Amino acid sequence: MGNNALDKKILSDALARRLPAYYRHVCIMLAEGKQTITSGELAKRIGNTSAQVRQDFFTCGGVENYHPDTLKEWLSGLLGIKKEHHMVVIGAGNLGRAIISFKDFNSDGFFIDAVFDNNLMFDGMQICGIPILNVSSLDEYLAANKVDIVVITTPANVAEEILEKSIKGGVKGVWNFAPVDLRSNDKIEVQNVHLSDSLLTLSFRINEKDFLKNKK
Amino acid sequence: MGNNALDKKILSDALARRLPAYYRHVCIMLAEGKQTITSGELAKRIGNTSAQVRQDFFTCGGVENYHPDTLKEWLSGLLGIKKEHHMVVIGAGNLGRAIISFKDFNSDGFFIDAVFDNNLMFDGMQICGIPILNVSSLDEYLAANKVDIVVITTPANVAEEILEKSIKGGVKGVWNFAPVDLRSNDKIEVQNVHLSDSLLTLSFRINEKDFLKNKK
DNA sequence: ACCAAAATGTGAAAAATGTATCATTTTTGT
DNA sequence: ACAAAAATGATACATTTTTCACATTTTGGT
Repeated sequence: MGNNALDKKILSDALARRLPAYYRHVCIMLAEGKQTITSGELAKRIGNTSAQVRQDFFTCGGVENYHPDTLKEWLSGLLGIKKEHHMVVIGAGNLGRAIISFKDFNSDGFFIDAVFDNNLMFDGMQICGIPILNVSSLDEYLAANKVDIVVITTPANVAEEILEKSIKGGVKGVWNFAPVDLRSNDKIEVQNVHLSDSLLTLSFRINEKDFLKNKK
Repeated sequence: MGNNALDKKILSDALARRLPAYYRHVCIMLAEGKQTITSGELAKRIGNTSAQVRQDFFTCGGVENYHPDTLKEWLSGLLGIKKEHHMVVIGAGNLGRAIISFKDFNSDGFFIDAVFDNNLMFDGMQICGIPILNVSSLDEYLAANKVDIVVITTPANVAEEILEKSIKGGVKGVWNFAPVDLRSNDKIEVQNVHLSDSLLTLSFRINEKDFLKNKK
Protein backbone atom coordinates (compact mmCIF):
# COMPACT_ATOMS: atom_id res chain seq x y z
CA MET A 1 0.00 0.00 0.00
CA GLY A 2 1.08 3.55 -0.58
CA ASN A 3 3.12 3.11 -3.71
CA ASN A 4 0.37 3.39 -6.26
CA ALA A 5 -0.47 6.37 -8.43
CA LEU A 6 -3.79 7.10 -6.80
CA ASP A 7 -2.00 8.42 -3.75
CA LYS A 8 -0.09 11.20 -5.40
CA LYS A 9 -0.87 11.84 -9.00
CA ILE A 10 -3.56 11.91 -11.58
CA LEU A 11 -4.06 8.79 -13.63
CA SER A 12 -3.17 8.90 -17.30
CA ASP A 13 -5.72 9.59 -19.99
CA ALA A 14 -5.04 6.24 -21.58
CA LEU A 15 -5.98 4.49 -18.35
CA ALA A 16 -8.93 6.80 -17.69
CA ARG A 17 -10.25 5.80 -21.09
CA ARG A 18 -9.90 2.08 -20.37
CA LEU A 19 -11.67 2.16 -17.02
CA PRO A 20 -15.18 2.63 -18.46
CA ALA A 21 -14.55 -0.25 -20.84
CA TYR A 22 -13.57 -2.47 -17.94
CA TYR A 23 -16.69 -1.46 -16.10
CA ARG A 24 -18.89 -2.06 -19.13
CA HIS A 25 -17.57 -5.55 -19.72
CA VAL A 26 -17.68 -6.51 -16.08
CA CYS A 27 -21.35 -5.51 -16.05
CA ILE A 28 -21.99 -7.61 -19.13
CA MET A 29 -20.24 -10.62 -17.63
CA LEU A 30 -22.16 -10.16 -14.42
CA ALA A 31 -25.40 -10.11 -16.40
CA GLU A 32 -24.27 -13.26 -18.19
CA GLY A 33 -24.14 -14.90 -14.79
CA LYS A 34 -20.39 -15.48 -14.74
CA GLN A 35 -19.18 -16.60 -11.34
CA THR A 36 -15.59 -15.56 -11.90
CA ILE A 37 -13.58 -13.29 -14.16
CA THR A 38 -9.89 -13.50 -15.01
CA SER A 39 -7.64 -10.71 -16.17
CA GLY A 40 -7.11 -12.65 -19.39
CA GLU A 41 -10.78 -13.00 -20.12
CA LEU A 42 -11.49 -9.34 -19.47
CA ALA A 43 -8.47 -8.37 -21.56
CA LYS A 44 -9.70 -10.43 -24.49
CA ARG A 45 -13.07 -8.72 -24.40
CA ILE A 46 -11.70 -5.22 -24.46
CA GLY A 47 -9.06 -6.21 -27.01
CA ASN A 48 -6.00 -5.89 -24.84
CA THR A 49 -3.53 -8.01 -22.88
CA SER A 50 -3.93 -9.51 -19.44
CA ALA A 51 -0.71 -7.79 -18.39
CA GLN A 52 -2.27 -4.45 -19.20
CA VAL A 53 -5.35 -5.23 -17.17
CA ARG A 54 -3.31 -6.34 -14.17
CA GLN A 55 -1.02 -3.35 -14.43
CA ASP A 56 -4.02 -0.99 -14.65
CA PHE A 57 -5.66 -2.51 -11.61
CA PHE A 58 -2.38 -2.33 -9.76
CA THR A 59 -1.95 1.32 -10.73
CA CYS A 60 -5.43 2.03 -9.40
CA GLY A 61 -4.59 0.56 -6.04
CA GLY A 62 -5.51 -3.05 -6.63
CA VAL A 63 -8.75 -4.97 -6.25
CA GLU A 64 -9.46 -7.51 -3.51
CA ASN A 65 -10.57 -10.31 -5.79
CA TYR A 66 -11.87 -10.95 -9.28
CA HIS A 67 -15.44 -11.86 -8.49
CA PRO A 68 -17.82 -9.96 -10.77
CA ASP A 69 -19.54 -8.23 -7.86
CA THR A 70 -16.32 -7.14 -6.25
CA LEU A 71 -14.93 -5.88 -9.53
CA LYS A 72 -18.08 -3.98 -10.38
CA GLU A 73 -18.19 -2.45 -6.93
CA TRP A 74 -14.54 -1.49 -7.05
CA LEU A 75 -14.74 0.03 -10.54
CA SER A 76 -17.90 1.88 -9.52
CA GLY A 77 -15.98 3.46 -6.69
CA LEU A 78 -13.16 4.52 -8.97
CA LEU A 79 -15.51 5.94 -11.57
CA GLY A 80 -17.52 7.80 -8.99
CA ILE A 81 -20.80 6.14 -9.89
CA LYS A 82 -21.83 4.89 -6.51
CA LYS A 83 -23.55 8.17 -5.75
CA GLU A 84 -26.37 9.82 -7.69
CA HIS A 85 -25.51 12.33 -10.40
CA HIS A 86 -28.03 14.93 -11.38
CA MET A 87 -27.82 16.25 -14.90
CA VAL A 88 -29.49 18.79 -17.14
CA VAL A 89 -29.33 18.86 -20.91
CA ILE A 90 -29.00 22.14 -22.79
CA GLY A 91 -30.52 21.94 -26.24
CA ALA A 92 -33.66 20.01 -27.16
CA GLY A 93 -32.53 19.13 -30.68
CA ASN A 94 -31.98 15.70 -32.11
CA LEU A 95 -28.82 15.04 -30.16
CA GLY A 96 -30.29 16.29 -26.91
CA ARG A 97 -33.27 14.00 -27.40
CA ALA A 98 -31.01 11.07 -28.28
CA ILE A 99 -29.10 11.50 -25.04
CA ILE A 100 -32.25 11.84 -22.97
CA SER A 101 -33.69 8.69 -24.46
CA PHE A 102 -30.53 6.74 -23.66
CA LYS A 103 -31.58 4.46 -20.85
CA ASP A 104 -28.05 3.14 -20.43
CA PHE A 105 -26.74 5.33 -17.66
CA ASN A 106 -29.84 5.62 -15.52
CA SER A 107 -28.91 2.34 -13.96
CA ASP A 108 -25.55 3.82 -13.00
CA GLY A 109 -27.10 6.65 -11.07
CA PHE A 110 -27.13 9.34 -13.76
CA PHE A 111 -30.44 11.17 -13.83
CA ILE A 112 -31.55 13.85 -16.25
CA ASP A 113 -33.81 16.26 -14.39
CA ALA A 114 -34.49 18.97 -16.98
CA VAL A 115 -33.88 20.09 -20.54
CA PHE A 116 -33.28 23.70 -21.55
CA ASP A 117 -33.81 25.28 -24.93
CA ASN A 118 -34.01 28.82 -26.24
CA ASN A 119 -36.91 28.03 -28.54
CA LEU A 120 -40.12 29.27 -26.95
CA MET A 121 -42.04 26.75 -29.02
CA PHE A 122 -40.95 24.03 -26.59
CA ASP A 123 -42.27 25.81 -23.49
CA GLY A 124 -44.31 23.49 -21.33
CA MET A 125 -43.47 20.43 -23.39
CA GLN A 126 -41.68 17.31 -22.22
CA ILE A 127 -39.25 14.79 -23.66
CA CYS A 128 -39.53 11.30 -22.23
CA GLY A 129 -41.26 12.81 -19.22
CA ILE A 130 -38.55 15.40 -18.66
CA PRO A 131 -39.72 19.02 -18.71
CA ILE A 132 -38.32 21.47 -21.25
CA LEU A 133 -37.55 24.83 -19.71
CA ASN A 134 -36.41 28.05 -21.29
CA VAL A 135 -32.69 28.60 -21.21
CA SER A 136 -33.24 32.05 -19.74
CA SER A 137 -34.14 30.33 -16.47
CA LEU A 138 -30.95 28.27 -16.35
CA ASP A 139 -29.10 30.48 -13.84
CA GLU A 140 -32.08 30.43 -11.55
CA TYR A 141 -32.43 26.67 -11.88
CA LEU A 142 -28.78 26.01 -11.13
CA ALA A 143 -28.97 28.21 -8.05
CA ALA A 144 -32.02 26.39 -6.74
CA ASN A 145 -31.17 22.78 -7.63
CA LYS A 146 -28.22 20.52 -7.16
CA VAL A 147 -26.84 19.84 -10.63
CA ASP A 148 -23.66 17.81 -10.98
CA ILE A 149 -23.29 17.62 -14.72
CA VAL A 150 -24.43 19.88 -17.55
CA VAL A 151 -24.74 18.34 -21.00
CA ILE A 152 -24.23 20.83 -23.84
CA THR A 153 -25.87 19.97 -27.15
CA THR A 154 -26.18 23.52 -28.42
CA PRO A 155 -24.51 25.13 -31.42
CA ALA A 156 -20.89 26.13 -30.92
CA ASN A 157 -21.46 29.84 -30.43
CA VAL A 158 -23.30 29.56 -27.10
CA ALA A 159 -21.31 26.71 -25.57
CA GLU A 160 -18.78 28.97 -23.85
CA GLU A 161 -21.59 30.97 -22.27
CA ILE A 162 -23.22 27.81 -20.92
CA LEU A 163 -19.87 26.78 -19.48
CA GLU A 164 -19.64 30.11 -17.62
CA LYS A 165 -23.15 29.70 -16.24
CA SER A 166 -22.30 26.16 -15.18
CA ILE A 167 -19.24 27.31 -13.27
CA LYS A 168 -21.22 30.07 -11.54
CA GLY A 169 -23.92 27.53 -10.73
CA GLY A 170 -21.47 25.24 -8.95
CA VAL A 171 -21.68 22.43 -11.47
CA LYS A 172 -18.87 19.89 -11.28
CA GLY A 173 -18.65 18.70 -14.85
CA VAL A 174 -19.62 19.52 -18.41
CA TRP A 175 -20.26 16.91 -21.06
CA ASN A 176 -19.89 18.95 -24.20
CA PHE A 177 -21.15 17.91 -27.63
CA ALA A 178 -20.90 21.36 -29.21
CA PRO A 179 -18.11 21.50 -31.80
CA VAL A 180 -15.75 23.61 -29.73
CA ASP A 181 -12.98 22.62 -27.34
CA LEU A 182 -14.03 23.84 -23.92
CA ARG A 183 -11.22 23.80 -21.40
CA SER A 184 -11.25 22.18 -17.96
CA ASN A 185 -10.00 24.18 -15.00
CA ASP A 186 -9.93 23.78 -11.26
CA LYS A 187 -13.56 24.88 -10.99
CA ILE A 188 -14.98 22.44 -13.47
CA GLU A 189 -14.15 19.29 -15.37
CA VAL A 190 -14.92 19.17 -19.08
CA GLN A 191 -15.27 16.24 -21.44
CA ASN A 192 -15.49 17.29 -25.09
CA VAL A 193 -17.11 14.82 -27.44
CA HIS A 194 -16.51 15.52 -31.10
CA LEU A 195 -18.65 13.03 -32.95
CA SER A 196 -17.29 14.04 -36.32
CA ASP A 197 -13.72 13.57 -35.09
CA SER A 198 -14.30 9.86 -34.72
CA LEU A 199 -15.72 9.76 -38.24
CA LEU A 200 -12.59 11.48 -39.51
CA THR A 201 -10.41 9.09 -37.56
CA LEU A 202 -12.29 6.23 -39.21
CA SER A 203 -11.80 7.83 -42.61
CA PHE A 204 -8.12 8.28 -41.82
CA ARG A 205 -7.69 4.62 -40.93
CA ILE A 206 -9.51 3.52 -44.08
CA ASN A 207 -7.33 5.81 -46.13
CA GLU A 208 -4.16 4.66 -44.41
CA LYS A 209 -5.10 1.05 -45.16
CA ASP A 210 -5.55 1.86 -48.85
CA PHE A 211 -2.27 3.69 -48.75
CA LEU A 212 -0.42 0.70 -47.33
CA LYS A 213 -2.11 -1.65 -49.80
CA ASN A 214 -0.85 0.39 -52.73
CA LYS A 215 2.68 0.12 -51.43
CA LYS A 216 3.01 -3.64 -51.87
CA MET B 1 12.25 12.23 -47.50
CA GLY B 2 11.76 8.59 -46.72
CA ASN B 3 12.45 8.70 -43.02
CA ASN B 4 8.97 9.41 -41.79
CA ALA B 5 6.49 6.96 -40.32
CA LEU B 6 4.04 7.14 -43.18
CA ASP B 7 6.41 5.13 -45.32
CA LYS B 8 6.59 2.08 -43.20
CA LYS B 9 4.30 1.95 -40.23
CA ILE B 10 0.89 2.85 -39.02
CA LEU B 11 0.55 6.11 -37.16
CA SER B 12 -0.17 5.98 -33.45
CA ASP B 13 -3.66 6.26 -32.06
CA ALA B 14 -2.67 9.35 -30.13
CA LEU B 15 -1.70 11.06 -33.34
CA ALA B 16 -4.69 9.71 -35.26
CA ARG B 17 -6.87 11.29 -32.62
CA ARG B 18 -5.18 14.68 -32.92
CA LEU B 19 -5.40 14.90 -36.70
CA PRO B 20 -9.16 15.59 -36.82
CA ALA B 21 -8.68 18.32 -34.22
CA TYR B 22 -6.02 19.95 -36.36
CA TYR B 23 -8.31 19.77 -39.33
CA ARG B 24 -11.23 21.20 -37.39
CA HIS B 25 -9.28 24.17 -36.13
CA VAL B 26 -7.63 24.88 -39.45
CA CYS B 27 -11.11 25.01 -40.99
CA ILE B 28 -12.25 27.41 -38.30
CA MET B 29 -9.24 29.65 -38.80
CA LEU B 30 -9.78 29.56 -42.53
CA ALA B 31 -13.38 30.60 -42.00
CA GLU B 32 -12.18 33.40 -39.74
CA GLY B 33 -10.24 34.69 -42.70
CA LYS B 34 -6.79 34.12 -41.22
CA GLN B 35 -4.07 34.59 -43.81
CA THR B 36 -1.48 32.58 -41.95
CA ILE B 37 -1.30 29.98 -39.20
CA THR B 38 1.63 29.14 -36.94
CA SER B 39 2.30 25.92 -35.13
CA GLY B 40 2.08 27.84 -31.85
CA GLU B 41 -1.31 29.29 -32.64
CA LEU B 42 -2.75 25.98 -33.71
CA ALA B 43 -1.25 24.32 -30.65
CA LYS B 44 -2.86 26.83 -28.34
CA ARG B 45 -6.27 26.19 -29.87
CA ILE B 46 -6.15 22.47 -29.45
CA GLY B 47 -4.57 22.79 -26.01
CA ASN B 48 -1.13 21.45 -26.80
CA THR B 49 2.42 22.60 -27.48
CA SER B 50 3.87 23.91 -30.71
CA ALA B 51 6.55 21.24 -30.51
CA GLN B 52 3.87 18.59 -30.57
CA VAL B 53 2.23 20.10 -33.61
CA ARG B 54 5.52 20.33 -35.51
CA GLN B 55 6.47 16.82 -34.49
CA ASP B 56 3.09 15.49 -35.64
CA PHE B 57 3.36 17.21 -38.98
CA PHE B 58 6.87 15.90 -39.38
CA THR B 59 5.75 12.38 -38.54
CA CYS B 60 3.06 12.67 -41.18
CA GLY B 61 5.57 13.58 -43.83
CA GLY B 62 5.64 17.34 -43.43
CA VAL B 63 3.55 20.10 -44.97
CA GLU B 64 4.79 22.53 -47.61
CA ASN B 65 3.75 25.69 -45.82
CA TYR B 66 1.42 26.93 -43.12
CA HIS B 67 -1.09 28.78 -45.20
CA PRO B 68 -4.62 27.84 -44.16
CA ASP B 69 -5.49 26.51 -47.61
CA THR B 70 -2.37 24.40 -47.88
CA LEU B 71 -2.85 23.02 -44.38
CA LYS B 72 -6.48 22.19 -44.98
CA GLU B 73 -5.68 20.53 -48.27
CA TRP B 74 -2.84 18.56 -46.75
CA LEU B 75 -4.86 17.41 -43.73
CA SER B 76 -7.75 16.51 -46.03
CA GLY B 77 -5.44 14.25 -47.96
CA LEU B 78 -4.21 12.57 -44.80
CA LEU B 79 -7.71 12.08 -43.46
CA GLY B 80 -8.97 10.75 -46.75
CA ILE B 81 -11.68 13.36 -47.12
CA LYS B 82 -10.82 14.65 -50.55
CA LYS B 83 -13.00 12.00 -52.14
CA GLU B 84 -16.71 11.43 -51.59
CA HIS B 85 -17.81 8.97 -48.92
CA HIS B 86 -21.17 7.33 -49.20
CA MET B 87 -22.80 6.23 -45.98
CA VAL B 88 -25.90 4.46 -44.76
CA VAL B 89 -27.29 4.59 -41.26
CA ILE B 90 -28.72 1.49 -39.61
CA GLY B 91 -31.36 2.36 -37.05
CA ALA B 92 -33.87 5.21 -37.35
CA GLY B 93 -34.05 5.92 -33.63
CA ASN B 94 -33.09 9.13 -31.87
CA LEU B 95 -29.39 8.67 -32.35
CA GLY B 96 -29.74 7.72 -36.00
CA ARG B 97 -31.81 10.82 -36.58
CA ALA B 98 -29.34 12.98 -34.69
CA ILE B 99 -26.51 11.78 -36.92
CA ILE B 100 -28.51 12.28 -40.09
CA SER B 101 -29.40 15.80 -39.10
CA PHE B 102 -25.75 16.66 -38.44
CA LYS B 103 -24.86 18.97 -41.28
CA ASP B 104 -21.23 19.12 -40.18
CA PHE B 105 -19.66 16.48 -42.33
CA ASN B 106 -21.60 16.97 -45.54
CA SER B 107 -19.16 19.72 -46.39
CA ASP B 108 -16.32 17.24 -46.03
CA GLY B 109 -17.76 14.88 -48.61
CA PHE B 110 -19.66 12.52 -46.32
CA PHE B 111 -23.11 11.78 -47.70
CA ILE B 112 -25.83 9.72 -46.10
CA ASP B 113 -27.77 7.97 -48.84
CA ALA B 114 -30.21 5.78 -46.92
CA VAL B 115 -31.45 4.76 -43.50
CA PHE B 116 -32.42 1.22 -42.57
CA ASP B 117 -34.70 0.10 -39.79
CA ASN B 118 -36.47 -3.12 -38.89
CA ASN B 119 -39.64 -1.35 -37.89
CA LEU B 120 -42.20 -1.66 -40.70
CA MET B 121 -43.90 1.46 -39.40
CA PHE B 122 -41.16 3.55 -41.02
CA ASP B 123 -41.61 2.06 -44.48
CA GLY B 124 -41.81 4.73 -47.13
CA MET B 125 -40.99 7.52 -44.71
CA GLN B 126 -38.03 9.87 -44.88
CA ILE B 127 -35.73 11.63 -42.43
CA CYS B 128 -34.36 14.94 -43.65
CA GLY B 129 -35.12 13.82 -47.18
CA ILE B 130 -33.32 10.52 -46.78
CA PRO B 131 -35.46 7.42 -47.43
CA ILE B 132 -35.98 4.84 -44.69
CA LEU B 133 -35.72 1.30 -46.01
CA ASN B 134 -36.35 -2.01 -44.32
CA VAL B 135 -33.25 -3.64 -42.94
CA SER B 136 -34.18 -6.87 -44.73
CA SER B 137 -33.13 -5.17 -47.96
CA LEU B 138 -29.71 -4.17 -46.68
CA ASP B 139 -27.76 -7.00 -48.35
CA GLU B 140 -29.40 -6.22 -51.64
CA TYR B 141 -28.72 -2.50 -51.25
CA LEU B 142 -25.05 -3.02 -50.43
CA ALA B 143 -24.65 -5.26 -53.46
CA ALA B 144 -26.22 -2.69 -55.77
CA ASN B 145 -24.76 0.52 -54.39
CA LYS B 146 -21.32 1.77 -53.47
CA VAL B 147 -21.32 2.24 -49.72
CA ASP B 148 -18.09 3.23 -48.00
CA ILE B 149 -19.22 3.57 -44.41
CA VAL B 150 -22.01 1.91 -42.43
CA VAL B 151 -23.19 3.70 -39.30
CA ILE B 152 -24.63 1.36 -36.67
CA THR B 153 -27.12 2.89 -34.23
CA THR B 154 -28.97 -0.31 -33.43
CA PRO B 155 -29.21 -2.15 -30.12
CA ALA B 156 -26.17 -4.22 -29.19
CA ASN B 157 -27.58 -7.61 -30.12
CA VAL B 158 -27.77 -7.01 -33.87
CA ALA B 159 -24.56 -4.99 -34.29
CA GLU B 160 -22.37 -8.01 -35.00
CA GLU B 161 -24.77 -9.17 -37.69
CA ILE B 162 -24.70 -5.76 -39.38
CA LEU B 163 -20.90 -5.89 -39.30
CA GLU B 164 -20.97 -9.24 -41.11
CA LYS B 165 -23.33 -7.89 -43.75
CA SER B 166 -21.11 -4.84 -44.15
CA ILE B 167 -18.05 -6.98 -44.75
CA LYS B 168 -19.90 -9.11 -47.29
CA GLY B 169 -21.15 -5.94 -48.97
CA GLY B 170 -17.62 -4.62 -49.45
CA VAL B 171 -17.97 -1.71 -47.05
CA LYS B 172 -14.69 -0.15 -45.93
CA GLY B 173 -15.57 1.14 -42.50
CA VAL B 174 -18.08 0.86 -39.70
CA TRP B 175 -18.90 3.72 -37.36
CA ASN B 176 -20.45 1.87 -34.47
CA PHE B 177 -22.61 3.45 -31.78
CA ALA B 178 -24.07 0.21 -30.45
CA PRO B 179 -22.72 -0.59 -26.97
CA VAL B 180 -20.48 -3.45 -28.08
CA ASP B 181 -16.83 -3.50 -29.09
CA LEU B 182 -16.74 -4.56 -32.71
CA ARG B 183 -13.28 -5.51 -33.90
CA SER B 184 -11.44 -4.20 -36.94
CA ASN B 185 -9.79 -6.68 -39.28
CA ASP B 186 -8.11 -6.56 -42.65
CA LYS B 187 -11.48 -6.52 -44.41
CA ILE B 188 -12.97 -3.60 -42.54
CA GLU B 189 -12.05 -0.75 -40.28
CA VAL B 190 -14.17 -0.16 -37.18
CA GLN B 191 -14.53 2.87 -34.97
CA ASN B 192 -16.50 2.18 -31.80
CA VAL B 193 -18.09 5.19 -30.14
CA HIS B 194 -19.24 4.56 -26.60
CA LEU B 195 -21.06 7.70 -25.60
CA SER B 196 -21.54 6.54 -22.05
CA ASP B 197 -17.82 5.85 -21.71
CA SER B 198 -17.07 9.52 -22.02
CA LEU B 199 -19.68 10.27 -19.37
CA LEU B 200 -18.00 7.76 -17.07
CA THR B 201 -14.59 9.26 -17.82
CA LEU B 202 -16.03 12.64 -16.88
CA SER B 203 -17.45 11.18 -13.69
CA PHE B 204 -14.08 9.61 -12.97
CA ARG B 205 -12.25 12.91 -13.36
CA ILE B 206 -14.76 14.69 -11.13
CA ASN B 207 -14.40 11.98 -8.55
CA GLU B 208 -10.62 12.01 -8.78
CA LYS B 209 -10.63 15.76 -8.22
CA ASP B 210 -12.76 15.34 -5.09
CA PHE B 211 -10.45 12.58 -4.00
CA LEU B 212 -7.36 14.75 -4.34
CA LYS B 213 -9.10 17.65 -2.56
CA ASN B 214 -9.80 15.47 0.44
CA LYS B 215 -6.15 14.52 0.69
CA LYS B 216 -4.85 18.00 1.51
C1' DA C 1 -5.14 -33.05 1.22
C1' DC C 2 -1.96 -32.88 -2.27
C1' DC C 3 0.02 -31.74 -6.64
C1' DA C 4 -0.30 -29.54 -11.04
C1' DA C 5 -1.93 -25.87 -13.62
C1' DA C 6 -3.37 -21.34 -13.95
C1' DA C 7 -3.76 -16.62 -12.40
C1' DT C 8 -2.18 -12.65 -9.85
C1' DG C 9 0.87 -8.77 -8.07
C1' DT C 10 4.94 -6.44 -8.63
C1' DG C 11 9.36 -4.48 -10.17
C1' DA C 12 12.19 -3.91 -14.13
C1' DA C 13 13.08 -3.74 -19.17
C1' DA C 14 11.49 -2.28 -23.57
C1' DA C 15 8.87 0.48 -26.50
C1' DA C 16 6.36 4.39 -27.53
C1' DT C 17 5.33 9.05 -26.92
C1' DG C 18 6.22 13.77 -25.87
C1' DT C 19 9.53 17.71 -24.92
C1' DA C 20 13.62 20.50 -25.59
C1' DT C 21 17.19 22.04 -28.41
C1' DC C 22 19.29 24.30 -32.11
C1' DA C 23 20.73 25.19 -36.86
C1' DT C 24 18.24 26.82 -40.83
C1' DT C 25 14.57 29.24 -43.04
C1' DT C 26 11.03 32.61 -43.22
C1' DT C 27 8.85 36.78 -41.82
C1' DT C 28 8.67 41.59 -40.06
C1' DG C 29 10.07 46.24 -39.43
C1' DT C 30 12.90 50.05 -40.74
C1' DA D 1 17.47 45.47 -48.89
C1' DC D 2 19.14 44.42 -44.51
C1' DA D 3 19.13 43.16 -39.74
C1' DA D 4 16.44 41.41 -36.04
C1' DA D 5 12.89 38.56 -34.57
C1' DA D 6 10.16 34.66 -35.06
C1' DA D 7 8.98 30.14 -36.81
C1' DT D 8 10.15 25.68 -38.69
C1' DG D 9 12.40 20.90 -39.39
C1' DA D 10 14.98 17.55 -37.52
C1' DT D 11 17.59 15.40 -33.96
C1' DA D 12 18.54 14.26 -29.28
C1' DC D 13 16.80 13.70 -24.83
C1' DA D 14 13.29 12.75 -21.11
C1' DT D 15 9.13 10.93 -19.71
C1' DT D 16 5.33 7.96 -19.95
C1' DT D 17 3.22 3.79 -21.09
C1' DT D 18 3.28 -0.94 -22.17
C1' DT D 19 5.24 -5.37 -22.05
C1' DC D 20 7.91 -8.86 -19.90
C1' DA D 21 9.43 -11.92 -16.28
C1' DC D 22 8.86 -14.31 -12.29
C1' DA D 23 7.92 -15.20 -7.32
C1' DT D 24 3.64 -15.85 -4.84
C1' DT D 25 -1.05 -17.08 -4.49
C1' DT D 26 -5.16 -19.26 -5.91
C1' DT D 27 -7.85 -22.74 -8.29
C1' DG D 28 -9.12 -27.39 -9.89
C1' DG D 29 -8.69 -32.32 -10.35
C1' DT D 30 -7.64 -36.81 -8.29
